[in-house]
Order: sequence, then structure tokens, then C-alpha cells
Amino acid sequence: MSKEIKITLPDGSERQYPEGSSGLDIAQSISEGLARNVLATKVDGKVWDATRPIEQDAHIQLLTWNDDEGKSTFWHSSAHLMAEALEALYPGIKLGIGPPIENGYYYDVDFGDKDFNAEDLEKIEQLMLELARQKNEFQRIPMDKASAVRYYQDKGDEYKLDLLDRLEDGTITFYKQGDFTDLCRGPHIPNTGFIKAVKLLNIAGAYWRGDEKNKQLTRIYGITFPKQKELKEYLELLEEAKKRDHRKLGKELELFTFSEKVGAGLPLWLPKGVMLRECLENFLKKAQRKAGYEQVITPHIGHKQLYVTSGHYEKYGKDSFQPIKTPHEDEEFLLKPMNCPHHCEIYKSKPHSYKELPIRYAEFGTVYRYEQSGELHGLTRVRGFTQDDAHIFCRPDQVKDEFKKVIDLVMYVFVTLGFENYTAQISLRDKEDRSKYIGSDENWEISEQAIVEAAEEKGLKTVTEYGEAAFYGPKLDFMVKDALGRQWQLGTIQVDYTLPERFDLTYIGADNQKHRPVMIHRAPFGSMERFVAILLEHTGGNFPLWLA
RNA sequence: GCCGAUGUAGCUCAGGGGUAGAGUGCUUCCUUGGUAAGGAAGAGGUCAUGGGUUCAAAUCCCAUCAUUGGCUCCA
Repeated sequence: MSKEIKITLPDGSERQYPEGSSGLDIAQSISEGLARNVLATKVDGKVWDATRPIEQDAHIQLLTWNDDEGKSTFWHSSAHLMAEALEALYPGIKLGIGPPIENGYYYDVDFGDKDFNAEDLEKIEQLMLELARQKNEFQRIPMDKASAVRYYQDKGDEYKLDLLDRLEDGTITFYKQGDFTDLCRGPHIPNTGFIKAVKLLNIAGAYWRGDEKNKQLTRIYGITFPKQKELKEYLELLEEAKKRDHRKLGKELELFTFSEKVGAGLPLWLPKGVMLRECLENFLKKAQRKAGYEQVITPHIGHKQLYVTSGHYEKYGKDSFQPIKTPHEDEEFLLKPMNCPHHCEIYKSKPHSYKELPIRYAEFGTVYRYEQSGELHGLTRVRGFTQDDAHIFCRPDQVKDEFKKVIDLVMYVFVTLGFENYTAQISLRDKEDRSKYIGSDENWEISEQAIVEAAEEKGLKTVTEYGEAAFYGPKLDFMVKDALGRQWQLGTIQVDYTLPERFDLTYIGADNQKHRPVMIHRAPFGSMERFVAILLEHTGGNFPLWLA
């Protein structure tokens, strides 16, 4: 008599099943309908193939199209299906990686010398549907690393070999459906028959491993659905989203325009756009006045030496607009790419007592950055833009408190303008590569800690990203998505111990000695351009009454 | 910067080796008490720019610029 295992379902109920039962078996025992819809099984927190036997007592959850993990599994399997179709149509191609993403999946492909272009997508879609109808099962094939390496050596696929190279020795898995086999951790849906609707959305170039120095593969983005109707609805949703595109609305509402003659990424604000912008500026100015900020104004250019001192020249000099030379003297000026150095010089214009701090200098400062041509995007990524910038100079014992006040201000702005779906991201140093940053380890630790604590005490829900910090300090960024789901950074708050040192900023303490102030950079909107863009996409152009 | 796509009237777009097209908007007139009203006439484009192929290029080829989907980058 075979052993029984105890299965606990999400509702807490327990049932006995024969050892080796799969998620599919369990679904079957509950209802036929459920069994037809199970895409994967979550076993003790791990997502498994629905067909994989369960050997011991476990908590399980049956994943369907209604679960995010079910969808991911579905799209991951769809990537395999697409790869199968691609291999059939273009024998000899090499495959990179093919993961599921938020909406759909992609696969990176090296077509070698084979011709491939956007018109072929339909052909691939057709073949995918044909293959899907064969209802081929996804089979999990455990294999040792050496055999796996041999398999891809025979195939001559350097990308898979690169992937294998980084995997631990021991058992790895392949998945096979129909005639297609792929190195893959899984899990997968039971068979290809679940995939009923296919749309290949677009193709793009993507560097292998995301590294510019590597070869660029062709990335094919696609999305699939278990019902034709859902594809139709998704495509309609995309169309709706396009109607909210700020570039379209900006034109229709006559807010801003661009001119080839003026230059790429240099927006021209139209009268109505300026009205909107001024409304936002006045709103923030008022809030800032209340919060103890003082307005300053600084010029659009500055001595090159200013940016050598700040460290920005070394870091970005080559990729910036190049220095402006003066006619007679041997001087060079840079278009200002940020306001901080100017504000440091304002701070330095007179000595400061500890009693004066914190000092908060605010400026709607227009800055110029030579963004890569391929990065320009409507108003969200431009080469000339206005930051709602401010720099707070404070004593070390005031940092956390000041930081929290800034969080309050940012939240006030976001709540007033109806941005509820933001992500607060703590951006820290890259743990491995510290050469990208300036300043002492000690100061980095202090400022990173200050941010983490302040965010925590404010009860912010945050995600932490390593390697996303600015080169001079860690950040707390507020990210918001645009109409098409692309994420943009709006508000930002940064703690900086480095610039005060580089500019030798001081204040006189109670002990009558010189001390180093700490600097907080912050911009609740981020930039007026980007903020207006995202505001447009969120409201679809229907602004709140006080803005309209 | 890289891979792909696009660039035709103010706007949205069709067309395509041999005197530039539609819808909408604009101007004028007519009709109509009514809300994207109907009718008529008209203005508006060296078909992104520069080269090349050709008897002939807006159309084919190359380059540049700009826009765009991604990748990389984002002080």
C-alpha cells in the first residue's frame, strides 16, 4: 500500500493524497474545471510544475491565470513556445535568455547572418499557434552540468554556455516540449495547449547580459493569453493608454512643442503649458515657504573649475555639453548640469553659526545635460530641464529630522496631486564595485543609515536597490509609472557628506570650532518637465480644478 | 551611443519612378435656433535635409537630422 501525504490548501483545509500526487491530481480531485485551469503549483512557497510529483507533506496553492505567478509561468512557457517556433523557422540560431516580464515575455536571439525583420513576426505568431494546438507537454529533464555543457558545445551556443558557466555544479534542469529543448529552471505550464492567443509586440536590440560591451542580440517581445478575448482586451487597453501619452496630449492641449532647429530634447513651452507649470511652481513655493525654505537664483553657466571641485567634471565631463570658451581669456564655462555647486558657493558667501542651521536654499534651476540621443523621450527625458531643486545645509544631528521633513513635503505634493501609486526606492551603493563612488566609507555608512532609518520612521514602504545611488551619496527616490507602464523617477532626496567636504563648507559650533555641515539634495517634482508629463498621463489631461 | 521602425497639408494618415491625395482644421459665402450642424467655393505641401542612380526621384540607394519601440545610460 502506497504512502499518503498530507496536503494543506490555502484555506487551511487538509487532505490526504497518495505520495507522488501532482498539483494537477489535486486539482482534479477538487473539480474538473479547476484542473483545466491550473498552470502551476506553489509548494511550500516555491512554484513548481503542476505535473511534478509531490513527495511529502506540503502546503500547496494551485496557481491559475488569476495569480501573478500563474501568469508568469504561462508567459515563461510562451517564451519557450516562441523559441521553438523560431528554431523551426530559422535553424541554427542561438538563444540567449527568455524570461517572463510584467506584461508578457521576451526572448533574446542571435540570428547570426539570417535575415530577420518585423514582417516575420506574423509568421512566427502563426507557427506558435500551430505548435500550441499540438498540446505538447513541458517535460522536466534533470541533467548534470557536464552533459549540459556538452549539449550546448555541440550546438555551438556560446550564450547558454555562458549561462551554464555561472550555474552551480550538480543537477540542473532542461525543459522539453515537442522538438524543442532549453536550459531552464522552470516551472512550466502542463502543455502548450493552454496558449490560445499570441501577439508579438515588437523587436529591439538588447546587449547580452545587459552590458554595452557585449554583442547585441535581437529581443522579441510578445504576450500570450489563454483566451482570444483577453488578447483583444489587452490590445484595446494599450490603445487607451496611447491616448493618454503626454506627447499626444501636450500637442493637443498646446502645452509644449519641439523644434528640430532648436535641437533635440530642448522643449519649447507654450503659453498654456507655462500656466500649468507656474501653477505647480507656485503651489510648491508656497509649501516650501511654510517649510522654511528661501528662494535663490543662480546663473545658467559656471566656471569649469566649479565642477572640477564638485567632482562632476571628472565623472560626466566627457559626456556633457562641452565647455564654452571665452574670447579673450583662457577661461572655460560649463552649462550648469546641476545646481548644487552654485548653492554651495552661496552657502560659502558668509560664515555660519550652528544656530542658523538648517539653511534651505530652493531654486527652480534650469540645467542642461547631454543625454544620449537614443534616450530622449518626450518631456520625460530631455537635455534642458528645470529642477525644483533645493539644498539643505544642516548639522549632523539634524540630518534625520530634516530628511523626515523632506519626506513629508514630498508626500504632501504627491497626495495633493493624486499620485498614490508610487514606489519609494532606497538607492544604495553597489556592494561589489565601490570605485564608482566618491567619499569615505564612513560617511557613506552614516548617510545610508540615515535614509533607511528616516524612511522607516516615516512608515514608508520602500524597496532597496543596490548600485542605484548617485556617485556622491545614497538616495530615496519616488518612482511613478507612465501610461504605458514605464517607470520614471520623480521626487528624489539625497544625503551628501561629500560636497560639503569638497567645497570646504563649515559652520561655527557651540564650541566655537569649525564643523562640517551635511547637505541634503531634494526635488519633490524631480523636474518640471517630467512631472508635467507624468501628471498629464495620470490625469489624461483632466487636471484637478485648481490646476485647470 | 547601439539594434529596429518612421518622417507626405496645422492635425491624423493613405499613396507611390512621369504635372501631389483623403478626413479633419482654417478662410469666405449660403442654409439652419442649437451644440463634433448641413451645403458650396478657396487657401495651404520644393512629400525632413544633403548627395547618388535615372531621360525623369516625393517614390529606388547612401548619408545626415529628427521622431519613435527597446538596450545601455541617467549628476
